Amino acid sequence: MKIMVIDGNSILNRAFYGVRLLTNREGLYTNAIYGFLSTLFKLQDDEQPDRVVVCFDVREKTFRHERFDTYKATRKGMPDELAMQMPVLKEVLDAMGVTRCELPGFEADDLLGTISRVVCEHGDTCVVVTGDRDSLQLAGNGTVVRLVTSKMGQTLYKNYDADTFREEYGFDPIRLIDLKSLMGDSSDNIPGVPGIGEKTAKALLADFGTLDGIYENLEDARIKKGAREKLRDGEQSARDSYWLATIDRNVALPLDPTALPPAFVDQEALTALLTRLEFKNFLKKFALQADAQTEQPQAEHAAPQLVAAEEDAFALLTALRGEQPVAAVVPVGRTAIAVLSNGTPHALVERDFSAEAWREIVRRLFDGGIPLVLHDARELLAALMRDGIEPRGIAFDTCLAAYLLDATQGSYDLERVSLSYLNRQLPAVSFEDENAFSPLGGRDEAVAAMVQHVCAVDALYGELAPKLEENNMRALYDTIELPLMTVLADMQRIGCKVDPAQLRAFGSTLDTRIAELTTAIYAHAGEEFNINSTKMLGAILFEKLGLPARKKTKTGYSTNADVLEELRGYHPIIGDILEYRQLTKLKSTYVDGLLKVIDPRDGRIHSHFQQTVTATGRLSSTEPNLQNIPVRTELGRELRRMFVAEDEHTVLVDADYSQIELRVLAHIAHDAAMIEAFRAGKDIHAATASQVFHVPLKEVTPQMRSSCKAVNFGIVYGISDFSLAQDIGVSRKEAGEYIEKYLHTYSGVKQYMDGAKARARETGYAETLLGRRRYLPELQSKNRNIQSFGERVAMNAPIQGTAADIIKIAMVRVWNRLRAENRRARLILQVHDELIVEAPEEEREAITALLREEMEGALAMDAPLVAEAKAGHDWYTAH
DNA sequence: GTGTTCACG
DNA sequence: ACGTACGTGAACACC
Repeated sequence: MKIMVIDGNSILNRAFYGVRLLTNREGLYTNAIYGFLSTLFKLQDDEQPDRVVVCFDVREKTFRHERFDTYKATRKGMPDELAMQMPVLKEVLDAMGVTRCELPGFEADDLLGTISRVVCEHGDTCVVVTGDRDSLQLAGNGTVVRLVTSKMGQTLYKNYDADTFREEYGFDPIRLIDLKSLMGDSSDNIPGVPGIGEKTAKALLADFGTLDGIYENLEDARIKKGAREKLRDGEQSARDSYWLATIDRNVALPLDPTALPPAFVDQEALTALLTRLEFKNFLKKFALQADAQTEQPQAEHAAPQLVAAEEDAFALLTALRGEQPVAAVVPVGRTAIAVLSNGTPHALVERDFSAEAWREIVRRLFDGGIPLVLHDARELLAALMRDGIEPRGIAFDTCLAAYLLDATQGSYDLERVSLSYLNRQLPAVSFEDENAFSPLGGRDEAVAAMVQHVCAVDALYGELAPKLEENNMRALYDTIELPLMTVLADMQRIGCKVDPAQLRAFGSTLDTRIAELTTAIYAHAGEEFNINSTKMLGAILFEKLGLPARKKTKTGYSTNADVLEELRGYHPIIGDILEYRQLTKLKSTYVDGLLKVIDPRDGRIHSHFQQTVTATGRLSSTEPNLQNIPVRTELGRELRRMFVAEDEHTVLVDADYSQIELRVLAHIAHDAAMIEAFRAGKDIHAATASQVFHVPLKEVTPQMRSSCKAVNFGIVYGISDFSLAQDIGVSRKEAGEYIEKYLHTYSGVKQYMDGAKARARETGYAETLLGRRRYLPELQSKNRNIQSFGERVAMNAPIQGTAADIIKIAMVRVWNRLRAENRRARLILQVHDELIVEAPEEEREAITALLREEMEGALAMDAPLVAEAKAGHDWYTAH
């Protein structure tokens, strides 16, 4: 029998500091529990123990405190964020059937010590798990201590028995007590012998073996005079420390460690807990293990009907027509379809039908007569459009709804969303592969899984739609997000043309220069090395060349552009490295990256515009990201010449909002002075300077304007004097004065900032003008950095988010109007405050005006929206 | 898989 | 005394 005994406090504590803060939707911190369970599972895997016991300290005085009230007196209590996780962890352990052991008056390591002794004496083996080196004194006589440590963020495990301990420390495990009684332990407030540190203590023990041995030989010549006096003066302290550092291995245990019951998992309680904690992967882990015993409860629907005859399929589609929303699962490849009709799931498999019939089925499903409820339909819509089917009748998308309800979740696949809202574990099956539905591929299983998915979509609709209403988000959903999904699908389908020849030519010139720089850098360094490796670069610059290292990262020297820029004067290699960095970035990310994703079918790039990623409501763009194409440097900007209109009869029309975020700020802050500046059509940064410095507009110097521009940006992000100082290169004090002056001038902004924080603290979220929310559990944190972060977000989210709402409205308006006017022009790109339309030359003027009108008219604001539009044959020219 | 860097708004 | 702007995605090195 193998028993594993875990120091619960030690491992939980380690987990708390090792895992970034996580919260569930109710605001409960969960990171330490998460880390603890991860560790526990790994340990179970590694050690395969027959029984597991977790020991905890009890929050009251121990026998050590009774005798010495100084013991652990300098210990701070657990932070609240950790303390609140303790009772929940205990619940989880109970549900897992893991034995817990705690005893008033004793610490966890006394329990570890006693359990391990009893277990070993009984002839079983015992593994003690802890993060506390002091417990290594328990190693030996059949007890192995598994020490958990963190090094540079990663967790390391090492097993100690008496031999491995001796190898590393050079003395017996039990002598750790003697060592501590000499050198003390500041974290437990164990005094030791004043004046004796680690070095002397180890030397003494090497000579005399034990504390007693030392005191018996106090006059020995090997003890230096100074040490002898300190030992003499500190004897009582040493004896007391010895007592304190000794783990009690004779505690009257509340349980019999030789007769532990096997773990009994309370499936129901554990599922409920892990669901509440939102630990999806642990749920999966248990679902897998539990599979044999408890079958996943099937949704209470009738048995799935497999529809395989044409006339049945069409009859079904006809029956679905009407007002009643119909949940459907349609994989992008359309290898099969599942729909829910009056609570009965129906599945249709492509291979059961002729190609024409299948196409007709799909066409009818999306002809608008059936109000469809789908999950994450955007890619499907794009695929349908590509195949010439205009998808209509999309009534609800449960993925979008889940995103609006909480935008900070990161991912919203059906499995996750079902787990959090329905407490339902879905089979994770890919329906994309047509073989999944072949009789050989286990057709029944694939159909059954698909049916579970469609039932989940239906149930989610029932859950999420009312929640949207409750949150007053229905308008945001119906008028912005849902229609936008079709717009995004259309943009993705159309894509953007790039000129591959020009791109390759640009790549070659970059390559030539990169080769030159590489040679020069090697020459400067006196050796060849991987310039892309920050580690090697750091070694060359700061060790070999001896340049002054200013900043460090977690893993070594920082070599980022800011740091290098400051080193420019020191060595010619720096300039070359900076240029090398810039050029290799352009080459690998943009030239090579873009060439890789040109669709051979149409020579265009079809970026995916993600609608459920950002916490603020913005879109994001992937594969490739077209929202970060260079513009700030002239060389990088050249890349925009490669983004071209379809042919010589076509142009790109590029329209961007002028200062949208500051206008939003002026509006929601009701700041009269800032609104007035915008109404008057002034250069806002110059106007700010004029007002802040009390000088006429004409006397504003470029320097004043530039500082105010930085302040304007900073304000939007939730400013601090430190960061502003760093940004514009003035002292922190000066930066602070700028901010103060600014907020004095724009008192509405000041009020807004304070109000935004207060409201967010009250409601738990920040909100945009259109009612989009961002929850802010950070505000509950006791950690000042995290809380400050929450406050900055509370100020920034409404601004950035409202700007995102506005351009989304504009996109829907532009898209609808292009259709209404039967334009050939097509919306193809969005870059946060910029829209790009590809238009036939003859529509150039009309589209330029259309874009401006629809963008400026998206929302009426006190500081009116202004958009500027320009056309050209490529992005460089149009922008 | 994580960390660093750097591209954008 | 500490660490500091907000929001993203991709490439690369390194474990």
